[in-house]
Amino acid sequence: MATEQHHGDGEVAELSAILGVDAGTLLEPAVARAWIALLTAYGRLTRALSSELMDSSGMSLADFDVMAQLARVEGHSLRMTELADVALISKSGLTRRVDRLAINGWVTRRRCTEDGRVHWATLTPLGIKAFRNAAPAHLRAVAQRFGASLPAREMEQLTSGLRKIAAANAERVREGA
Amino acid sequence: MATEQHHGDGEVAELSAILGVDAGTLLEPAVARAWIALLTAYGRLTRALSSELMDSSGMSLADFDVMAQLARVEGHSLRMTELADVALISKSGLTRRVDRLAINGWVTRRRCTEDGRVHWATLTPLGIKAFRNAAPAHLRAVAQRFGASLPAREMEQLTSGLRKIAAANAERVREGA
DNA sequence: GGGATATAGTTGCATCCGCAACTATCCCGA
DNA sequence: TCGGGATAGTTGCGGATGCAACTATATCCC
Repeated sequence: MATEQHHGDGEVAELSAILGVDAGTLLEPAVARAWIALLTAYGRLTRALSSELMDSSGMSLADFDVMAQLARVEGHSLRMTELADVALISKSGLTRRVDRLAINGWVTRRRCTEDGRVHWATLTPLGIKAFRNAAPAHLRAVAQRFGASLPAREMEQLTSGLRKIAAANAERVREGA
Repeated sequence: MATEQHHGDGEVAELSAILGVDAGTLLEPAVARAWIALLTAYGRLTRALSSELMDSSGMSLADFDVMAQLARVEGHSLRMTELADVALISKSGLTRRVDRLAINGWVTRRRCTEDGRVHWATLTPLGIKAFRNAAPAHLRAVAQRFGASLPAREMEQLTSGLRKIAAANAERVREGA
């Protein structure tokens, strides 16, 4: 479903022939185009931004994400589960990511004294320095590759649309009509 | 940068304190919100769709993508490089993906007689059957999770915006002003 | 108090990915 | 015809992911 702009009529017909029904009845063409555009835009952006960030700071996009989440909050600390949540990765993924960040000396993990199950991940001074060093170039890259592609009005529309989609897919699967 | 809607002013201030400059000068807040919305929407959609597809058809999202690309074209065949291109994955990734699809009997790989460097990946009758079996549920899931989230007008705007972003990031890095 | 249950986090395992290096093939010019 | 260079594809390798199972801790209820 990641096709770009080459959507000839013959191809749609070909697809419908395989499916045994008109492809449009299963997924409206306009929705299909939007879905392909989402996959394409996301893929190109993350690929470019990730390699630029790695080159300039030796940090993966996921590393940056996690550190940015910690940088945002007071005390620069979050519980593991909460951090996994906001960074959009699995708990196991976060465990290992924090392992690596800890090896770099960018983050520490310490057990909560009040609830022994909980562990707090905290940005270290060294981590803050690394983040401060990496952030400007990365944020500017986002501004250039993503922000500069659209005028303000369209950017707002994009945000609005994407938020509705995210909201409709929050949490668990819901029974559709 | 994947934060959801909880963007308290205190958090922005906290971030600016770390960066040593107002975060807004590096990345406009409106752009930051859009970027976060994109990451969130993409993450939730692909996670949900991928697990649904795996459950219903034992096929990964990437498998489906590749097979859909082959299904779309006449002869149900594409050259490896071209297929990697439209499926948005690396050449090495495609090599191994086609390996797996071939093990399932869904795709064959055959050397081009005219140019020995070229290999054609072709959907087999069994692969067509598997795709026909998997597609309706998946396309309906896309329609429901993605399509049903937005009215037609906004879907068009979304497509337009995403395409501009994709176009601005086509191919190689370009020198920004 | 003590065991059933729930929650937080980690680990085993299988999988998947991309980059860089490598092989195979083709093409072009001398 | 031969050698250099371009192109297509594969493989070695290191790294990252998620799910399910597991450990550790807390809580609830009798």
